[in-house]
Amino acid sequence: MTNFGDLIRIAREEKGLFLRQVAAELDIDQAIISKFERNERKPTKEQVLKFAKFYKLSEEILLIEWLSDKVAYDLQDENLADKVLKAAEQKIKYKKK
Amino acid sequence: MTNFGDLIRIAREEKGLFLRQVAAELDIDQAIISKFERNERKPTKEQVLKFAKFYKLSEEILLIEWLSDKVAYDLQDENLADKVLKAAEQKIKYKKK
DNA sequence: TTATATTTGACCAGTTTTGTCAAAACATAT
DNA sequence: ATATGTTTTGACAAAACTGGTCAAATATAA
Repeated sequence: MTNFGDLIRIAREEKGLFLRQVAAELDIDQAIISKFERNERKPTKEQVLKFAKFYKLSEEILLIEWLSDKVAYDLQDENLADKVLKAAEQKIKYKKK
Repeated sequence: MTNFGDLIRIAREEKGLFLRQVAAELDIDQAIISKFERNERKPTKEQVLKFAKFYKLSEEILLIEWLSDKVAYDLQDENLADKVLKAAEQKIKYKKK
């Protein structure tokens, strides 16, 4: 199962870059990026878009990973997760109209 | 579309209780309960369970409303909501095993 | 060892959330 | 209009959570 951290770590390694370099480019502390890569901290939406641009990854894919990590995290202790997701889906559909 | 606030407002009205009375029973400020009923504030999980017990409502139903309100709120501005929910579902399934 | 890269943890600042309270608004009756 | 009772609103403070900074600790390799 993929997650946000894996995606940006793999992208960095494929480009052979050090955290220090990415940190300088994106103006984000390297300790924080290290934590993003290990899913220890969640980036802001703005940071997600920075990574997408810098690594030339799909914004959509990265945003989906990021948001679904968040939702899964919120529901991790809930055995009701399935029902919650179905209910949330209905609510979102309803709001759209 | 139901939501948490509606459920507890209806339950209270069916029992013919005033906010003041529920507030005293549950030890929650009546202004806050008023805001819960109008979905202006989100209760804590502990408070959700208090309401379920007091109004004799299903804990499961109330928790599902509460959590799905939260998820829907987090995704409200995202046109990726459908894909995010599907991805989150996979992640939760994966974690279970 | 030294040098380089990553991870960890303590700390701070800013934001968000939660609770408290009193006043304002609303309703209903006299 | 006044009086009484209920709900809503908004200002404020306390508590909890987030995000950033930095240096020390750890790991890896030469």
